[in-house]
Amino acid sequence: MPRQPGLFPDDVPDESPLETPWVHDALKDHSIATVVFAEVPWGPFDYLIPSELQDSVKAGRRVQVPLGRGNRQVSGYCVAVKHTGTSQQDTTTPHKKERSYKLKPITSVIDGFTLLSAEMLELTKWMADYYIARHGQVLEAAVPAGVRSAAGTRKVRFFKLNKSRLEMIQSDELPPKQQRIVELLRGNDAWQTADQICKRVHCSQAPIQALVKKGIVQTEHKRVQKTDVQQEILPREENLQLNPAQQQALQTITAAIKNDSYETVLVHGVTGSGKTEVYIQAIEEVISYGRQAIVLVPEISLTPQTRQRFRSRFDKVAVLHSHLSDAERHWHWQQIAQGEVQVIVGARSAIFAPAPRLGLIVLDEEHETTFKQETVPRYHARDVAAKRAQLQNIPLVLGSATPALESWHQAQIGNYKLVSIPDRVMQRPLPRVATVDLRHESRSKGSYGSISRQLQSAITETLRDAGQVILLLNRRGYSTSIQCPACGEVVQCPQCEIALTHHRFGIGGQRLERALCHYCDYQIPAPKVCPSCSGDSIRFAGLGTQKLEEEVRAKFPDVAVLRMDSDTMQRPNAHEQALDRFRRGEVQILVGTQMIAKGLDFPNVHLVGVINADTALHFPDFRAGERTFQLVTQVAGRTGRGDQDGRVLVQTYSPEHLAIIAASQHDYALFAEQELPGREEFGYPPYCGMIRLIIRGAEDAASMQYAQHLAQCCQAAIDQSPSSNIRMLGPAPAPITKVRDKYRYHLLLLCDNITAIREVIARVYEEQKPPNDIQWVVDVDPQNLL
DNA sequence: AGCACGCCGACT
DNA sequence: GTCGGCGTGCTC
Repeated sequence: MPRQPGLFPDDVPDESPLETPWVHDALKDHSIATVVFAEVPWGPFDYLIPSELQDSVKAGRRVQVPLGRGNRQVSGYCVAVKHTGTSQQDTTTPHKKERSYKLKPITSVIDGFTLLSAEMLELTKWMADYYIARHGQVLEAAVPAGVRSAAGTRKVRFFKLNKSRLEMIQSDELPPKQQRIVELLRGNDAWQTADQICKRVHCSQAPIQALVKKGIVQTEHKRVQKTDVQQEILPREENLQLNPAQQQALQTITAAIKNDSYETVLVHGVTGSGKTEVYIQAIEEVISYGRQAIVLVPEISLTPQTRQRFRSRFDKVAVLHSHLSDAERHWHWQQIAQGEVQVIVGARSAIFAPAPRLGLIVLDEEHETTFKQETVPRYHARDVAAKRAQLQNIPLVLGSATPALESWHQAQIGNYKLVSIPDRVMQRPLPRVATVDLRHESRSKGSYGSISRQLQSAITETLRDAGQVILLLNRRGYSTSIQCPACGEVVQCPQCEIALTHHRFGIGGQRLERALCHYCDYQIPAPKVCPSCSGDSIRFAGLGTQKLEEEVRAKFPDVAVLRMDSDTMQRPNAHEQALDRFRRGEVQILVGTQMIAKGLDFPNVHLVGVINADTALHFPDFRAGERTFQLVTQVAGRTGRGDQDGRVLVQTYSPEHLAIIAASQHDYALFAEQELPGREEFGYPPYCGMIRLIIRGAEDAASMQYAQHLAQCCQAAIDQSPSSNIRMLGPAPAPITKVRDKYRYHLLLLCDNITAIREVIARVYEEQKPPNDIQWVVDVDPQNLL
């Protein structure tokens, strides 16, 4: 759609001389701004608002302020403005009537528009408290860098006639060029650029400058878009007919929308049950009231298909995916803030979209762990979404075929409303799932490699019927470990102390064998002899997707095979191209890691093979079973999406494990019923809140000592806490003991009263500054204990 | 993070 | 007596 160059308001004064500050009579006819920073003196600090900035300083904008003895200029976020005339604030803090220091004045305002609404300020403040982070850190995560730097725009000077000044002057006495400029501007009251004026009058910038100097022409700086962002338009597609279960789900959501109050609806719909269509029709309802919707999806689902699906159903959609440039991100953000966008589709951070009249939040595949941010602030988009929905009195829709047990539990105790879509669209059956017991398989004769005879014949049959096959192996690389049988040495990463994975690169003749670390960027040529004892019988054991691909090619030589993992999907469009080839049927067998397990919808996939369902089953993480259940259920859902039935073969060493049994019966309720009592018994989430402290340091002994010290501090704080049923586990070495040359220790705190733990940790966090080469971070509601 | 203050030792 | 080491603490 053709768009005019965006004009962003910008009232930044060019210079604001720092006139003898902090000698103002504090609090006399000046308003006060509370400012927080994104780096170390975090604030909040109070500043005076000089009268000339009275109108432009607003909560939610950034300001430039003097800080410290040297008054170095620092930018910070203004989070509140107190007007001293109407001092409601003083009634809440009656004792603080006099300060021991004088306030400094704000130097200038950075933003010409408000970055964060009052609601977003409240939301980010809540996050800071809940996740034990600084408000400034949260704000920095909530406002994209491209918005902060105003990427894709530049400042342009605009000119306009100053009529009152002109009247005081004999305009016919002006030099000819200047006269003509005055003529031009007299006929057009809009702001004009120097370029426009010069072209029309055939002059240089000099006469304009002369007029500015005389005060006849006024100037103003505005930000303009450097280049237009082109949005492709797609043909509109019509609504699909909903089946009764989908209708029921839609009605529950629309009822919540009409209620005008916060409510969370958990849509439990099996794979292929048409949840997205339900969301889309609910969003249409919201849009019909002139409001906006945010749709959060895992990054992996933000494929071109998802983008197209939403773009073909709504007029104004902003799809925030990871390949956007800063400038594009900024442009979308402005469009959203101006209410020009109806639907925002994006990953985790799209929860901060500045939609002015938000009416609905949808979080699809709500069980996905990618909704948890793994850097400070370590927020979970699901919980932030719930808080935002609550603050704005709007419904939140969570959707999944395999809800997180946390969400399921919330539904069970009545905090969320549960709707189920138990069947697939068009009455398609769920695929038949059979398990292959690898314990018997490996001993039976005639089988070799990682593909069992059952799976091999299933593949052969599927290919004969012109169907396509997906093979899941959640491990990339060639071999997963490199070991010397003579001395037992396993080749490890020197920085991370985990086994290096053997990778083979290159096509055809040129073969490159490397050993790489999956946690950091360490890599070496694959060793030919043992680095420890120089033995020459070094073994590459364990199976990765590269080796699997090779095996598949060897067993099915005439079949097109494609591997999708993060090694082959490096190039920007690789993902899209690979899926296109598979869709067009150029590829019969798709081999890959979990990136092929989710969201793909290809009707011709008749068979899914899980090469080893146990890869994550025995991780030292209380959610290992849940993860395995989710992965197997999700990948099983990739088949049977067309006219023909699908089938799934799950190879496992643990066919009797609950996660495998429940997944092969498509029985979420069974899994939840069996898994939850164990969680309750051991006092794990969802029955307890959990906070994890991660201690990292370059020196093992010092890190361990500091971890112990922190544990003592926590224990002391627990002892003083009124709610003292807080349990502490550790300190212990983290399951991944070393990453990037840093040793890792962790400490778990559990309590049925999450607020109690938070208060304890918040106190320790305030008081315990780590020594120089040790860091520690707080992870509230950790999703990953490795 | 900066930057000053401050409390000890070596110097014109 | 002063110059300067960097340990400690504060920044509205």
